[in-house]
Amino acid sequence: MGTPSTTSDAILLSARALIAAGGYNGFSYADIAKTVGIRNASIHHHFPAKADLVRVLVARYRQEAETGLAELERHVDDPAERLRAYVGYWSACIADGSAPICICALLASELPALPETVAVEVRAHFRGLSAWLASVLQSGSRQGRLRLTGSAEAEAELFMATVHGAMLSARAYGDPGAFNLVTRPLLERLSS
Amino acid sequence: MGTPSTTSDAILLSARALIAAGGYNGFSYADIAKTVGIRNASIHHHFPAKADLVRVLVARYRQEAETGLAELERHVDDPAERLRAYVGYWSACIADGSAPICICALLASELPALPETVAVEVRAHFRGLSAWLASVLQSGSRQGRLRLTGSAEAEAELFMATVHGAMLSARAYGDPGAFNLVTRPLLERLSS
DNA sequence: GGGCTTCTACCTTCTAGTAGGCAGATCGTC
DNA sequence: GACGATCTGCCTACTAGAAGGTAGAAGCCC
Repeated sequence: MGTPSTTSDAILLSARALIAAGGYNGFSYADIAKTVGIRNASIHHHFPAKADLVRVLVARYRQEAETGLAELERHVDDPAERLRAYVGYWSACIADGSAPICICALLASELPALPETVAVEVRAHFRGLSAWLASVLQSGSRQGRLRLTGSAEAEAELFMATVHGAMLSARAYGDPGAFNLVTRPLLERLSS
Repeated sequence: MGTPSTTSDAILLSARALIAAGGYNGFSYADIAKTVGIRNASIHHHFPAKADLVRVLVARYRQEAETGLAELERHVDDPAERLRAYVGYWSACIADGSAPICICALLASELPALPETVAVEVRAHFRGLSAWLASVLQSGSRQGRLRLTGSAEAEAELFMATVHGAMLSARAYGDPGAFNLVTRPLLERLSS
């Protein structure tokens, strides 16, 4: 996520930061125009409507997440370590403020108010993340490196929900440490 | 939460439902006016600004929560049962759609975009709920009815975050059962 | 020239919020 | 008990500004 190479990228990057701050209805085309340094109308050339912009944004976000998790699987073997790496990634993002919350978790909270095309993408993220976590937990259990108490799928839902809740707590308390306070015992229970 | 007795109550009730659907920026005075059956300007008579309306709304929400938890303590003795009752309350609210999500959890997600007066109330809710959970966990641990792995405070944060995350998942999946899928093992781990 | 990209200029609708008035309830006061 | 005065709740009518979005021209690169 370095310097955007195209105007379209710059728009998406700006919108992502704005959504992370205040959700779908928390930003306007004017806000983006200001930060990107273009005119309001120019955004419509790249994204006809706001729903299009956010849909593409979330789709790209999902793709990045997928790529990141695949990358993580290539570099880390131990399933327990994979979970730690995933949580550690978010811990770092929250601590340095680069991504203070998962935008899909945020958008999920206001799901009934979202355009359907965006809602579809948000739901897909939840399903995708849950499936990845389940596969990691499953293989960890098979290898005897992770101790599950329920099915891998149920444990995955529990894990994902806890991480999302930890993001909310960190934001509510204004303290990145709150995220770790919640996720550390979550990881320890599975490992020990 | 029956029929509102005053217009002011009706406004607050309508606003609560609208916030639960789309957050702080997800509703307008016009939306409230439509459902309550009054004119836009009349709302300003009761609440000068939007921030005032939502601040009062959240303050009342917190008070109701406090009252509800106190009531729960009077009727239920066993700490484990208290936790089950708390989770069960939300499970029912989500299932029947009367309160599909905790509005403070929702507002926390868009905290940076909230008026400071509202943000203060939201933070207070997190602190209050966490403190209550910690006290229940503490007494449950003392009585040997709950098995804690960390401090009561840390377990309380974990518990609260998981419940909030479960609300997000239920909303994302459009399935109230997702809330139970996450919270059941959460309760079981503490009880067994 | 053709195709992008961005611009200016504009539109419509919605936003929170204001000003002032009007009907009815509640006053103390004579 | 009649009187005005004040208060309350809601109204109509309005404002300025912001919202998302459109039309069409200008600049620019191949």
